[in-house]
Amino acid sequence: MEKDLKIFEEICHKHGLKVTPQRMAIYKELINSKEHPSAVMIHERIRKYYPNVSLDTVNRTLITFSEIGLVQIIEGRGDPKRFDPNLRPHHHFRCLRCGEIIDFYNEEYDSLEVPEDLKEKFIITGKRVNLEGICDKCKNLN
Amino acid sequence: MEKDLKIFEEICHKHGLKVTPQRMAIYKELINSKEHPSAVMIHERIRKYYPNVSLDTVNRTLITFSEIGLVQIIEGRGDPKRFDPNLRPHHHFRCLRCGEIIDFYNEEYDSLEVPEDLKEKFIITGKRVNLEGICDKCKNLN
DNA sequence: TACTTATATAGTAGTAACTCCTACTTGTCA
DNA sequence: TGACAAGTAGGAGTTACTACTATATAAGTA
Repeated sequence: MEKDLKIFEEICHKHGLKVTPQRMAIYKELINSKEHPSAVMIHERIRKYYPNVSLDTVNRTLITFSEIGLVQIIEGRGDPKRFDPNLRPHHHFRCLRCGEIIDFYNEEYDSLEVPEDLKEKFIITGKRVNLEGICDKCKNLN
Repeated sequence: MEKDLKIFEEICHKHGLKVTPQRMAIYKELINSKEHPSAVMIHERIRKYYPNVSLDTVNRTLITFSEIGLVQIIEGRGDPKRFDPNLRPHHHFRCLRCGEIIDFYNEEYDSLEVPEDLKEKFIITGKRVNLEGICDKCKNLN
C-alpha cells in the first residue's frame, strides 16, 4: 500500500500532475475496490473521509487517471462510465441481465495478434476480448 | 430492399410485435446507414419523413430491435448508445480521439474459442474483439 | 368489413450522469 | 518563500435517456 502510493506519486510527477489529497484518496479507493466502480460509487466512498470533495473532481480525476494509464475506462453500453483499476492484461464478461462485468484471464486471448492492415493504418493502444451472456447468478434465478 | 422489409415483417410477427410505420422507418434507416447511428441520429433522419415521431419511440424501438436480434448495441464508454445493424460477425476498432467506431473482419478472431471454465459457468451469447487507439484521420491531424 | 383489444405511440415531465464555468485554493519550482 | 500554473468546490447547464398517461392503431375475430 505504501509502495503503491510511492509509485502513484512518481507517475504523477512524470506526467506533470500535482499530488493532491483528493487524487490520493481517489487512487486509494480505486486500488482497494475489487469490482469496477463508477464515478458516483467512488465519490460516495470518499465523502466519508473527505466530505466536501465534489463529484466533478472525482469525474475529472478519473478521466485524468485514464489518460496517464492508471486506470482503464470499461467499454459499457451507455450506462455510467465504469473504471477498471486492474492493470494486468485481462478480458471481460458482461452479464446482459444484471450488468455485472467480470474479469477473466486467458493467455490465448492476451497473445492475439493485431492484423497487419490495421496496424499500418491505425495506432493500436488497446486490445480486449469481450464476451457477453448471462452470469451464473442470473442463470439460476428463474 | 423489398426483400429486407418482408424479412423484417416476418421477424416481427414471429416475436409478436406489430409492424408499425414507425418501426418500418427506423428499420429502413438502420439498414441504410453504414456507420453506427445513435438514437438521436436515427430520430433526426426519420423526422424528415415522419415529422412527429418522438425520440422516445425511437429509443424504445431500437432497444426492442436489439432484444429480438435485429441490431446490436455497441459497447461504448458512457456516451450515447450506438446501434450496429451489421449482423455479419465482425469486430470493432474505436478511435480514442474522435470516438468513431470502425468495423473490421478477421477470421482468426471469429474462430476464437470460449474458455471451457467460462462456458460451464455462464451462458455465452456474444463474443467480440475490441481494439482501440488512434484512427488514420486523427493520426494525420497534428 | 366492422369490432375489439392488446400494443404502440406522442407528448410531457422527470432523472441520471456528466460537463462547463467561475471564483477560490494549493502544490511546485525558481 | 513567493509567484503562478494547476487543481478544486459548488452551482448551473446539457445530454441522453426513462417514466407516465391519454390517445391511436395493427391485427385477430365475428
